[in-house]
Amino acid sequence: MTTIATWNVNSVKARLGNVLEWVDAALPDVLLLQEIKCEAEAFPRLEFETRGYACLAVGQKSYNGVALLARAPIEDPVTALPGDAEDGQARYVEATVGGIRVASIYLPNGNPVESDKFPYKLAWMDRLRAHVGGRRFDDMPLVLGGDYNVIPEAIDCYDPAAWEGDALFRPESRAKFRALENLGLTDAFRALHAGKGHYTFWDYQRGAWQHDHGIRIDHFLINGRAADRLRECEIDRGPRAREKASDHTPVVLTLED
DNA sequence: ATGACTCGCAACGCGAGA
Repeated sequence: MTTIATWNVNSVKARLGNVLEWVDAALPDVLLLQEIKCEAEAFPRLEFETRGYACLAVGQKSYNGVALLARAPIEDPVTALPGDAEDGQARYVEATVGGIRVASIYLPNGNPVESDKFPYKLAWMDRLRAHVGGRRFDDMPLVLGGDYNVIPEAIDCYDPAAWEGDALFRPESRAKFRALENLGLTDAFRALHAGKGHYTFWDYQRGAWQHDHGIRIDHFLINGRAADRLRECEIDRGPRAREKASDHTPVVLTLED
C-alpha cells in the first residue's frame, strides 16, 4: 500500500507543529504541501529528514510555494510548470517516487475575476493540460495532488449561490477542470464518494468551520494506471479542528502496490 | 453589518488568500 497526502498548510513555518504531529500519526509515504510561504532554503527540511523523508521544496518569499516529501528517493524532478518562461510563481513541483509520477499543485486562485489574476488562472490550467497531455505518462501511474482552487460541482460547496461568480466556481474554471478530466484523469475522491458534504476548506471567517460551510477544492487527479490501483481517498477533517489550524485539511490517497 | 480571520513583512497597517 502506498499513501499520498496533499495539504495546503497556509505557511509551513506557522503550521510546523500541527503538520509534524499529523505526519507522525498518519505516516504518509508521500506528502504534497502547498502554500509553504517560504523560500526553499528556509523550508524546515531537517524536521522531515529526521522522520525519514526526502524533501523537494520550490518556494518564494511570502507567497505560494509547494513541496514534495517522500520516504523513498525523489527522482527526475520538474520544479516549474512549463509553458511560460515569465511565470516566476512557485506553484508546481513534480517527480517520480517509487515508480509513481507525483505532482504537488497550487493552482492560482483567480480572484478578483475582473483582474488579470483570472486570465492567469485559466492560462495556468491550459498549461497544466498541455503539460499532462503532451507528455507520455501513460506507462506509469500519475498522481496530480494539490489545491486546485476549483469547486468542480455544486455539490462540492455548502452554498452554491454564495460562490456564484467567484473564480473558484466560475463556469470557465470548472470547464477547464473538466478538460483535465477529459485527458483521462479521474477525480479520485469523487470516484469513491458520492453526494454533498465533503469539504477540504473552511474559511477562517464567519465561523465557517463551526457551521460546516466548506468547499471541496483540494483534489487528486490520477491517470488510468493509478486508478487501476486506487483503493481509498479520504478527507481527514481532524487537523482543521486544531488550534492554529490551516484553513485547508489533508486529503489522503491510498494505492495498492 | 462598509465587518468578520490569518499569514508574512527590512511590519507597526497592508496585500493576499478563497
